[in-house]
Amino acid sequence: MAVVQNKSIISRNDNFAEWYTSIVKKADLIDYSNMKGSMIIRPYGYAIWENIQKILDDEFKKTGHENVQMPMFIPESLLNIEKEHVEGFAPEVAWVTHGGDEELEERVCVRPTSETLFCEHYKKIIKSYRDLPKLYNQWCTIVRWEKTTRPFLRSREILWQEGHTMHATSEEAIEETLRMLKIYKDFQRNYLALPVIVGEKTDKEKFAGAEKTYTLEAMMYDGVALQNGTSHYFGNHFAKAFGIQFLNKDNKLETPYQTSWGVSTRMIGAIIMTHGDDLGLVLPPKIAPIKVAIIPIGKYDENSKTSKVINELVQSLKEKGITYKIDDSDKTPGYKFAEAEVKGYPIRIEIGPRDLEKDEITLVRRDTLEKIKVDIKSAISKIESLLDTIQNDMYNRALERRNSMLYFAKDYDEMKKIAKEKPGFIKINWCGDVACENKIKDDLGLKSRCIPKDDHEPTGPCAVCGKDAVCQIYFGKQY
RNA sequence: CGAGAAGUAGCACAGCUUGGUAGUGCACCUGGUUUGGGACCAGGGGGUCGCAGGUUCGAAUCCUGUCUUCUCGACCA
Repeated sequence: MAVVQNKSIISRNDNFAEWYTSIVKKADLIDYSNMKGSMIIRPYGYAIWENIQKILDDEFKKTGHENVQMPMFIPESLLNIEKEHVEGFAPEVAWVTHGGDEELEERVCVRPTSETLFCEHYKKIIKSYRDLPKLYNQWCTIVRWEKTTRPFLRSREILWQEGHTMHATSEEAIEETLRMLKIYKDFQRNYLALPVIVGEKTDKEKFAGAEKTYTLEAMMYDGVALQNGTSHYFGNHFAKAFGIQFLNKDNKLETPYQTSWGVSTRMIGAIIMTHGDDLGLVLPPKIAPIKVAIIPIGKYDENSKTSKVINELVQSLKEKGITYKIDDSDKTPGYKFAEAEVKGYPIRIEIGPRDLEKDEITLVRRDTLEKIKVDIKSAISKIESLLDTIQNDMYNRALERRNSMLYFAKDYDEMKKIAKEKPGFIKINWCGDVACENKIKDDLGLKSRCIPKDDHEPTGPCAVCGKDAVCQIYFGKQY
């Protein structure tokens, strides 16, 4: 069939960045506000976020977490308590200096993240080993004064979720860090159809104040990395700085161990940049607010066969819990098809006289644009299985493309050559020295992505300096 | 934050050089004809030209500042 390119969307192969921003607008996910870096999330975009929230919130609750809401302001003295933390965030903190016309005695920042707030609270409520663990999460917005902003990927006001937990032992805290990392990974794999490389950040790239930072690194269609979530193990750095202590069973004072973990609406950006195409958005069925678009063709009224078939179909969709939308506007079919494609509805159903003569309807996959004629009676079961097929196929295609842009470089010459010629991630053996990491950044503009959790044993000397390597590590460009 | 570009109706743009009644297409509203890849006819509604100053009898147009957006860099747990 002839694929008509959407007239108003620039091709993703011509200019990926512009393609992205146009999709975000054309699919009506966001609108810009008058405030740089603060986007208005429109109903369709917010519906995707609500689906993400529902699924993750369930997972959090299942694993024993409770939701809380912390203040959005942090007094400067509170932010300053943990030294590494404040130094890491200082350049991008927004300060409130006035209340009305009066200058504040102490300025307060708008939370860039809430570790300090949670610590201050935990200090008050943790007294005994019986108070542990404390497993809190909050859904909120945070503010980071970014210079370059892009919808969903890098905004000044960020809609996210941050979990903060306290544990009696480091083992428990590490276990928690990895548990949440796995929940994120499975969620992105199973719902967002995103393959991610899970691993540990280097000292240079880890969270300010963390002992270990684990990350989920996704690769976008253009080979550029997107850090799609993090889970941190803090040891007891913060707890010590804040003086959080509890009495153990032996009546001895101990300092608890802490974690934090978060994902944001950036994941929506990842969905767009992984699955989208020149016709618009392509949403994985499991996260799509509307899974099926029903498009009647030709004139019809209440008593027509078209109406009857639509009513029956809608009844079945409701029973199966499959969300749908009927486009019964008086636009032409071509317009409706294009609209459904921009919005990325996983399946489009065309119902017109030609099909109905044969007691058929037409299903169109958004991901492949394949048209499938199906008998009306078996339509609902076909739709169900097709949604699963689309979900799986989208993951597999993304995985295949991602894998095709993973490289291994045994030495620096090879690394330079790949970096220059091919987008994607480059894996090397690394000695663990930040000097080599910095050299790669300066020479090639690549930052370390992560030391992968699996398959990180060194296979040769450091690709940069030639000394003994301690691990394998990925490098790549990032959004 | 640096270099470049842009901002005029919901969207895409013209008008600016050479100052003098605010335009076009799509979208929207009404009526009708249509309907398997972005329909057609007729009628209609909608804009303090991003914002603020300045020059001028008069500014969308010239000047200054500022905000927002885009692209590329720098920065970025």
